[in-house]
Amino acid sequence: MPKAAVARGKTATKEKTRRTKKDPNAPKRGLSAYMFFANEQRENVREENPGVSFGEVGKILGQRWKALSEKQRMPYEAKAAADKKRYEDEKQAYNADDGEEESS
DNA sequence: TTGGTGATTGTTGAG
DNA sequence: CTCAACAATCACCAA
Repeated sequence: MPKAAVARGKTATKEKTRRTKKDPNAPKRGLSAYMFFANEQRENVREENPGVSFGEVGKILGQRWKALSEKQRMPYEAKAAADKKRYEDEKQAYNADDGEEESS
């Protein structure tokens, strides 16, 4: 069981935020439920928390995120899953060798 | 087959 | 531009 990193991981992001790139096509996986949720809440949260700098909003968003009921996250998770599918396409083309190399 | 790793994603806000 | 908490993810590759 991956705990070390998965345990909570380095949410602190202290090492490096932008992972490097090693793949030629670098298929960027899909987004995450949080991303979709944040997209909507960010407005609402910031609306109820006027003047709250990212620091607050960030935490508020996070605490709200879980505050929702699993079903409430449904749309977000759904989007996350949908976006993931999108990534499947990239990775698919990524390993696809067809010979379609654009010009060159 | 299984494990764990890394890479990524988006918000705001600012120097 | 990049970072920073906040959260999820989960496909990828190897032995």
